[in-house]
Amino acid sequence: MAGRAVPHDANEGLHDAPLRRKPTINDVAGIAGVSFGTVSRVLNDAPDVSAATRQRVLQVIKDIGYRRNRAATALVTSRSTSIGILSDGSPRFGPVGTLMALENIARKKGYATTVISVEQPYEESVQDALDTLDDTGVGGIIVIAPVVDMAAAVWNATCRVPVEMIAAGASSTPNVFTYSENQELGARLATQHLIDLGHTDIAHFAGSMEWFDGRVRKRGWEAALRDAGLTPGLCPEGDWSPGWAYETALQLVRDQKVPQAIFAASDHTALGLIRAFAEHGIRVPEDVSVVGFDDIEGSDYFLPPLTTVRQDFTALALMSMEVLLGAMEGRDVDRTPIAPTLVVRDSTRRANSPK
Amino acid sequence: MAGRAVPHDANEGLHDAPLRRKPTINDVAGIAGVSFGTVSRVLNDAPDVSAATRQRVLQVIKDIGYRRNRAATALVTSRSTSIGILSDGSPRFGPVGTLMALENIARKKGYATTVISVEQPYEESVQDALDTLDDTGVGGIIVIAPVVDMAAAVWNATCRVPVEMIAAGASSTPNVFTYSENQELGARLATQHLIDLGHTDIAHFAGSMEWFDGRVRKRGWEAALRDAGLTPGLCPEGDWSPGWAYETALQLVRDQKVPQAIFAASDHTALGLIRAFAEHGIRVPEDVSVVGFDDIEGSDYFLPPLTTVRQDFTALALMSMEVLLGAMEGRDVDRTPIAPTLVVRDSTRRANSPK
DNA sequence: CGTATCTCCGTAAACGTTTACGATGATGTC
DNA sequence: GACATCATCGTAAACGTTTACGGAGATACG
Repeated sequence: MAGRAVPHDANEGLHDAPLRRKPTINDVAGIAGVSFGTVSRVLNDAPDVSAATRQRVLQVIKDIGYRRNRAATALVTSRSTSIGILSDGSPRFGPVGTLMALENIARKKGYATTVISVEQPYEESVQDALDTLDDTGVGGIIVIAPVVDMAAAVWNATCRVPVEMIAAGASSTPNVFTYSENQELGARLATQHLIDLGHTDIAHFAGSMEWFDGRVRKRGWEAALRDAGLTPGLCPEGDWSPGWAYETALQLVRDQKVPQAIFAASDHTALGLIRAFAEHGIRVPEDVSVVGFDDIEGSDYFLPPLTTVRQDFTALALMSMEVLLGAMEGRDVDRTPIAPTLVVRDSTRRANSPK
Repeated sequence: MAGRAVPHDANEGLHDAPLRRKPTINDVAGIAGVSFGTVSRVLNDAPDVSAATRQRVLQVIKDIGYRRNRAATALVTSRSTSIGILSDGSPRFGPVGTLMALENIARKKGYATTVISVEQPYEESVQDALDTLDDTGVGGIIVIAPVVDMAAAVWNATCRVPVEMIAAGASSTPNVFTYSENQELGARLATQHLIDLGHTDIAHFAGSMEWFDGRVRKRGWEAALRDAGLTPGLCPEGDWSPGWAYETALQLVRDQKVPQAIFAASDHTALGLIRAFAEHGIRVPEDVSVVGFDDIEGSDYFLPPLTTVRQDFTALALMSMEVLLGAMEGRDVDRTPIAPTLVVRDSTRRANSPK
């Protein structure tokens, strides 16, 4: 515990104004020839300070490069300018996409973000992470909860500051707001597209049922089929991985049960199953139409370019930040979910239309 | 400035111990029947406190759910338990991978991370972000600088706390340490693999020259070729996108200049060029061998499964965290870069070996 | 000219810790 | 039995802010 001991000196040889010790409000006051109270007032845009004095103080602040000490401010005001993000550690497309978007939005709104990721078992780690986040003085927390176990842990947790959860298709509870993209709609869009193309035997390569995304996408597929008076086809449940899809598709061709059309729960899933088909001369889209979900980078250059559904993470992040800020400030905001869009490419085609 | 006004009460109806106001060190002291000084001592594992007292205090802390106020601690010690991460906003594979890994490692080491991302123009935004990070009380900063403009901004910036940059192939300066994966080695590995397969006409679909990664991968390719006595083949420079690679490859087949083998600067690049070839009946690997870079999820299920080079982001994160912590504590640490590995799959094969 | 009002500014206390120092009682030593 | 030593604990000051309050001039009004 030797304290901070930067080799030599962190400021050595820099070209800018030397700032060995961080200047304080008192330094500013001294130079400007006013009391620290006055400086505090100009810092907080408070009234009761003459224009001339304000100018002078501002100038000094700029000159000596003064910056407010956030710890001190946080200590006395117990309010903060940062928001916490809790995520699972998974590097999967959805979570990472929202994470990045969230950070971007927060920054644009003047909030810093501190992110913590948790891993199994969630029961302890989630509460712990929430507390840690609270400690750092965040004003609110957004948790990205793709898997239902994690969401459950959040529901059971306790937190002083407002918590908002991004979990597709989960519902809000008194203490945690929920927000999400309307992925069920996305799934319906995908399935409807297949139906519109004249397919009747439409299978679903589902994602993990431990994920909200897996659940609602499957639900959307079923609903669309039901609404169209069709009976759901095969629905193997996997883990999002191309490997699983590959093996499963292989089994299908062995069993001669390859469907007319497949709605894959993710682009990665689609990738795996397309390869399995390709290896056995089953062509996409000539022999089977497939649509994915996610629109990952490169999916437009798959063989064939993939029809898929795209989520708008930026909009999602924007909205959920709005919701959280609303909760933090006690106002109510609109909470209609974001709608994903279908992007049609070459992996789907009309049923029974010989080339 | 209405202060925090959570609707109703954030703690309402929760099952856990009610914690309307956060308990302080004084509350603990009161209940335990000691002075706050003693509590502080047990908090910091200081000596001069009897085992019995320590036990009692610990118990009270657990009972009332006391947690140290970080702002207060930071204020008085001016040392912190969080590290800042500065990243560009790009959602590309490399940056995101390191970001996630960094967060994981930091958490395991007991540090919170606050991340800020910047965008063009870097000159101002970088200094600004560095300052903001400093304000939040981070003990050190790791910047993920994939593009050289951003790195330049960091070099020109000023910061009180130690700054470390993750930038492939860039060198350290007095005020900013640099660390990275040895991507040049990765590129050599890829190229050497092609050479070992008997190819002599080896092209490189380069990444962006505005990225360190693009530069060093190209450099590695050239170096490997030179060392083998071969002359470098074509080297179009792109932007990492499948789209660019697709168009460029198309041009190559039109010009009848398709090389024997291609080292693509990224898997996404490989994806685009493979599609262009596929559309014109040029088979991979039969007609042309291609190796990628990144080992993105799904690259093992491309058509064909892609030979590529994998970076170890976890190791990278671990090492760079080690370096930063070292700088923060004034000790010196080993700084040999991480070595990527080649993973051979089906997109490469021996030259001139008719099927 | 006295007093009330207003503008501007200074001052003290508080936020929740850590750290240095001093106080107390018990224990040991001669 | 006196004194030094030690273990244990309490106390005060400090960290850099914000906030509430009070005071000094200046201006207005009767």
